[in-house]
Amino acid sequence: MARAIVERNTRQKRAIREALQGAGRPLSTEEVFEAAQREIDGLGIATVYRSIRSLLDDGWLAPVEVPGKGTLYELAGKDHHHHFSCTSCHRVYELDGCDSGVAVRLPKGFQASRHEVTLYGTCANCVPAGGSPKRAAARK
Amino acid sequence: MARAIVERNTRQKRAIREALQGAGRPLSTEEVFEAAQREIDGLGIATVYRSIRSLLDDGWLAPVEVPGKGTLYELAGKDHHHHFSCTSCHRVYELDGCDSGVAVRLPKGFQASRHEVTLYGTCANCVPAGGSPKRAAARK
DNA sequence: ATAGGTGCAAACAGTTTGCATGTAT
DNA sequence: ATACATGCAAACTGTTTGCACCTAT
Repeated sequence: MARAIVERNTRQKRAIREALQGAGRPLSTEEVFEAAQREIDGLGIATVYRSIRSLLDDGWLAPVEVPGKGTLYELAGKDHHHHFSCTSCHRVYELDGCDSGVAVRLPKGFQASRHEVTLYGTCANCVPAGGSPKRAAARK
Repeated sequence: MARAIVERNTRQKRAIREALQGAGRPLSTEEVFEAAQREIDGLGIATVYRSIRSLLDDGWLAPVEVPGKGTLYELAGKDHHHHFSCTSCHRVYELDGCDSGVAVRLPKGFQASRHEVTLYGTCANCVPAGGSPKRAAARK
């Protein structure tokens, strides 16, 4: 009888999981790499790609497709929610709640099964108290 | 006095414009290339990338970011609308109308300036009269 | 005639894969 | 001890750029 394939608990995968958990917002592969690299010296980008993939397969991570930013990743199992993409600091935040209505007329014969909503604007860090955006670290 | 830079009306750019106009839905660079190539023999992909970029600069084209499909392009100047991505044939359609409400609570200090809504499901071609999707040409 | 446009190939950037080595189990 | 995981480099894919030639003006 074949032994079950066991996923190993390695330093690098642990660091990658912690980066995602600690962020509180969806991260790009690049951001995960940078965060995990601070913990693990010599970490390779390929390991990040592979780990993210396996975490997705495990159902521990969920992909978030944000228009214009490629695929980001957040912890799986959250309630239905959408995202906010700050056009100033380029961070993506989670928003909770959603008027599950999304009143868009569908042409006859079309059936929608899910929807994706992304808001764009400036986040609280970038637009302090009514002023114009403070020149926030324009990360990359 | 410097002479104004004039954009030339070449066969290839004309074919590219016609592909976009005739489609009636947003196209990917690849789709534009395929369509235009049917008209212009020997058309190079670089020309498509360059032409799309110049049409964007001219304000003749607008980019459409559809999560999971990269950037598509549609004619500019349309009314506010959103998109439908068919998970069966992978085509993207325009939907008209939008409940400009989009009732998502924003955290304090966040300011939204625009939003993007994408619906996913099966289009009329792929789900005929209440049945299960007819195995539509699963284009790539 | 001239300057912008085109095709081709090389250059790039992001992601994946093969392989020898490392390391949880 | 064994088999999965890692790091590195090569391979790929999608997009951009340099350059000699072409062509709308």
